[in-house]
Amino acid sequence: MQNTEEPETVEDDDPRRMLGGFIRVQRQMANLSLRQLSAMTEISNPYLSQVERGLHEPSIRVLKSIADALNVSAEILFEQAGLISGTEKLGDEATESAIRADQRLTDPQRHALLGVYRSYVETNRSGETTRKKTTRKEA
Amino acid sequence: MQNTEEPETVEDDDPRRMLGGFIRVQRQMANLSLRQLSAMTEISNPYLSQVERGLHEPSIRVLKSIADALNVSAEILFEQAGLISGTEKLGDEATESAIRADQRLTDPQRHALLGVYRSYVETNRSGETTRKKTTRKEA
DNA sequence: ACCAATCGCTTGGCATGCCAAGCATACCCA
DNA sequence: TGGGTATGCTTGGCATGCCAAGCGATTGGT
Repeated sequence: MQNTEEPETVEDDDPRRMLGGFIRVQRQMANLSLRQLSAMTEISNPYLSQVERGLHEPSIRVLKSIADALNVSAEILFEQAGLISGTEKLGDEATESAIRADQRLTDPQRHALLGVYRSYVETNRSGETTRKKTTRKEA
Repeated sequence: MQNTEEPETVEDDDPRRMLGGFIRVQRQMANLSLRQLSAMTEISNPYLSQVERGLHEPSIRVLKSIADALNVSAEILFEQAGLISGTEKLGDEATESAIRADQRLTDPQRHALLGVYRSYVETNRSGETTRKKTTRKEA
C-alpha cells in the first residue's frame, strides 16, 4: 500500500471489499468471533480480519477453508469474489454446471434434468421480449 | 521450500499437480502455446509454465483469467483444483440455489424443476445401490 | 551451413499472502 | 479498584505469487 495518509476509501479494488464484507456478514450471522473462525479454518485471526476489511486478496486455499467453515457453498463465495458471474456468460451456465456436478444424481437423471431445464429456457427465449443476453468477452 | 535436495518428484502437493495438468491439457487441446495463452491472459508465460507443472498455486485472479481464456467454466477449474469437491450437502445446496437464482426461468418453471430434482434425489436415497460417493476430506 | 522464429524452461527480484506476537478497548466479577 | 478474559486491530518478517530477462533445443527457410 502506498497510501501513507488519508483514511480514504479503498477505491483501489472493489471486489475485495465486497468479498470481505460478505465474509464478515456470514461470520457474524454464524455468531463466530474472528478467533473462533480462525481456529476452525486454521487461518490466523489477523489475516482473517484483513481479508474481511478488503486489505488482502485471499488465496484459493484460504477462501475454500473459509467457505467450508462458514458452511457457505464455495461457489457463492467465488461469485462474491467476482470470479464466476460479473461480466460472464456463466450466469446462464450456473444452473447447468451445478446439475452437472451434482453427485446426488445418476447420469440418466442428470441428462433428463438438463433436458427439462434447456427446454424451459428455450421456451422462454422464443416468447420473450428483450432479454439481457450479454454474450461477450472479457478484456 | 523445505525440500533442500532431491530435484525429483514434486510429491509435495497433489492438487496443484492435478490442476496444472488439467490446465496444460486444456491449453494443448486449444492448440495454444504458452506465449499465446500468456498474451490472452496477461499472465507471464514463465509463470504459466510453473503453474502447469504444479510448482505454484495460482491466485484467484490468475485462475480466473486462465479459465476465461481457455473457455472453461471457472467452476470446473475449481473442481480440478480440489476446491468444490462434493461435500454432499453443499452439492445439494448448489444445485437448488442455482435453480432458484436462475433468471432464465419463470417462477412456475423454477418450482417444477426443483420438484423434479428433489424427486430424483429422493428416489436415489431409497434405492441405494452402488454408492460411488467420493467423500473428500482434507487436512 | 546459417539465421530467424518459436517452443518451453530457469533465474533473480519486487510485490503480496499469511502468520506470531503484541496492543487497545470493553465487559465481567471479586 | 484491579485482574481475568473476550473482542478486533497493527506490525514485522518469512514464504510465496508473479514477472522481466535470458538460455538451450527445435524447426524451417535461404
